[in-house]
Amino acid sequence: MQRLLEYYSVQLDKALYAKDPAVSDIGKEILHHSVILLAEEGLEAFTFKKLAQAMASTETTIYRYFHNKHQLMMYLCSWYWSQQEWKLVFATANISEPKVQMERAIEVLTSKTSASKTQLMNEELLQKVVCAEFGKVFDIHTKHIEDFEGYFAAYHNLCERIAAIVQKLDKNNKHSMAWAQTLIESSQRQLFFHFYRKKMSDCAKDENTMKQFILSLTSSI
Amino acid sequence: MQRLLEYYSVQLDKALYAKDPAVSDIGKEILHHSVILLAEEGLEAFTFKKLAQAMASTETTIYRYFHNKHQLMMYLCSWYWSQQEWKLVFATANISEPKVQMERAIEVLTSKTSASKTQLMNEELLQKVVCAEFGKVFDIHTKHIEDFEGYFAAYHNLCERIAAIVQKLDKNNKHSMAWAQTLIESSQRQLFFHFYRKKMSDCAKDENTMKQFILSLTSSI
DNA sequence: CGACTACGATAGTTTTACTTTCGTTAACAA
DNA sequence: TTGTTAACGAAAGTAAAACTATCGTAGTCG
Repeated sequence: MQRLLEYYSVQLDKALYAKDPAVSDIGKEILHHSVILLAEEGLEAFTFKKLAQAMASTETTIYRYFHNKHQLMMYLCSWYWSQQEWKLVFATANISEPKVQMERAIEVLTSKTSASKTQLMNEELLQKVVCAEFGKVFDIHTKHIEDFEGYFAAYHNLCERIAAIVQKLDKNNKHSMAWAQTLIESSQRQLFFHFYRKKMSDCAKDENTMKQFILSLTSSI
Repeated sequence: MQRLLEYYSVQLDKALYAKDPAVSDIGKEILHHSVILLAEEGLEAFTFKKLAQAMASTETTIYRYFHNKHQLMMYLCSWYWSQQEWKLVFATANISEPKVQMERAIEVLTSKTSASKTQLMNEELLQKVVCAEFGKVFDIHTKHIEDFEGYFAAYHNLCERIAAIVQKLDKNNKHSMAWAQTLIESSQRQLFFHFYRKKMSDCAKDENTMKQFILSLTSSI
């Protein structure tokens, strides 16, 4: 599985970029340095100017790949969600028991990502960035989103995978999407506390504690 | 209870303002118009300049009450959480059965606020603003927060009330705070979908559906 | 009467988030 | 070979945001 994960390719919606960053060297540089800068400074302090300096390029060049920093942020989030989806697919493949599938799914949601140097982004940092900033992208007022569907496609796909497992556990469940959203976002929130505000929660001590808590959420399904 | 709710007073932490807006006419004007403007434009497009124009005052004056718009936003959120806490306190008073207390609590969390003209803010709009923007205030990078405790006190208090009910339902529960956070934020998220993106969820149709879903979350406690 | 407070008016600063134009290089095509 | 196009960099410019600072005035309190 570890090898497989290295070779899968993430294909993201065209709404998420101006020019596909995944197919050029400079595009990859942008992604690489974005994650680092965002992890250091946060979305608000992050600017294309700083990013350009960090990668020894220019603002103009970055604008050719992303219309604005929100789009870039959303690209990174979508990358993360796509990756989570694939991890989930592999982790639940060939498992017949829905209960076990759910356990594996929750393990994916609550596990810290380890830095794999083979990928073009530091995925350990990416996870921290997403769980620190994803709350900000659910914004109805942000003008620059024209294609809302494409913008949230990756997140939506992951939701549907989890919802399908919920559905298997309880054929009559009427709110499997809401369940999926709750499991994902509750995991994200506890990861956030784990990374940045351990004191604010009572289950953010370690991965196993978080996993047990999210698992306990599902015991009524 | 309706009368009591009109007279309770919300006292917010000093970390949430530069000069207490609740005790002067202009301060109240700021709060009143902020909610309207924020509901219309969202936090990003919201500026002190626009606010000043809307209330026929000046930027300078507003800066005397709030150091920046994030502080103002947090003031409004805290106001909302305090109010939710009081609603919860009244709704669960004199009820001995923890199960019923939880039902009442969830009713508070998932109910749409109706506009009461007696208060100094349009609370119907305030609810929409909070559920659209609260995700953005959980930010570790925002510099201008010195007193994190005071900043989140109102939210934290509400969490503790709910956690206490969880604890009554299950004396051995080790993660009552995480449960409380999940119930509150999942309610908020579904309210968000209800107001702005009904299609994105399968339980955002109406208040009752949301209530039933959140209730189903708790059935394993 | 004096002091203090609250607010308004005006102006100025720095930074952000872009946009526009133009020049260079490299690749590839005819 | 020449011509065309694409990709990037350099430089400059713009509008607005997010403050900060100074000063004047009106009312209030003792």
